[in-house]
Amino acid sequence: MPAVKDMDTKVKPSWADQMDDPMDDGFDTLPATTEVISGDSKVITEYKLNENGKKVKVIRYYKIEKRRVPQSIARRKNWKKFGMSGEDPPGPNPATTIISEDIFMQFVGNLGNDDQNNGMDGEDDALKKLQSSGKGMVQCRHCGMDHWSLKCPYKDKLGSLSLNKDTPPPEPSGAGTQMDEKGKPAKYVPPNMREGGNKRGETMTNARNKDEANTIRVTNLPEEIQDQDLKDLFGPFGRVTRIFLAKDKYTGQSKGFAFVSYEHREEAAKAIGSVHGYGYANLILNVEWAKPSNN
DNA sequence: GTTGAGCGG
Repeated sequence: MPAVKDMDTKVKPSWADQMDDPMDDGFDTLPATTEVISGDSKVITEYKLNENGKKVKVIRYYKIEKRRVPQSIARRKNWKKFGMSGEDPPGPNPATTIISEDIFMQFVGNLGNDDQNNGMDGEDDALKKLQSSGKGMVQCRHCGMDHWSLKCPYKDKLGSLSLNKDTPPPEPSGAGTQMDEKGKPAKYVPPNMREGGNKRGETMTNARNKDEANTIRVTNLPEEIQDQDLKDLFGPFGRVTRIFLAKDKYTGQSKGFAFVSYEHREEAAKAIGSVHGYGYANLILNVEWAKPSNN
């Protein structure tokens, strides 16, 4: 059909047209699309072939719509940039920033918070609480201080746990109130604190503290040494209650030091006196009192 | 020169 043929000739680009095209670099590829964001506007520059087969540059300007965003999120705009983006101007830098779709996280187990907001608006409050507490993340359930409940120095002195936040934590010094004398149902009292109960709980913790006190550290051990070798080496000085040979958790490679605990401190002292400086497998052993491991 | 693993919250 003549009409179609006519159209065809019209649409086909001529050689001359292509040669004259100032944007033609002689290759088939078009320059990449760029996207520049500055302030609240975005400029997208795109190169493509138009219906005449000519390369055209398309520049599109967008005004970035200001969306209503929670205040706590909006405030992040003022956060100081850091790392590779430390010197970047405001706005995302495509070299270091990937803009993806929204990712929603579900927070489980945060007590006392309504789960309606996904922790979004409350996060500043939580952060503030953390900072203003001025303490570490742990709080003792016995005395409210800055250590784990298990490590509480008063845990044997104090009676039941005071989980009630309204009652202030008992005074560490004057903490003799194990029994409540009033008529109301008595609070739970641990067995070791009950009248007439044996003090097994107490002796347990005493044993723990003693263990720390009666522990020696052995360094400069040959890497091949085994638990059994240590037992043989330190057994003669008294009853050994624990041997810890430090090894790499994953490779099992010995780290060359160990801890040995004795039932009695004198035994540990004897071991130090006897084994310190002792030659063992062409190494001179170092034996000293161990420092408590945590804090 | 070298000071530990584990439990929780």
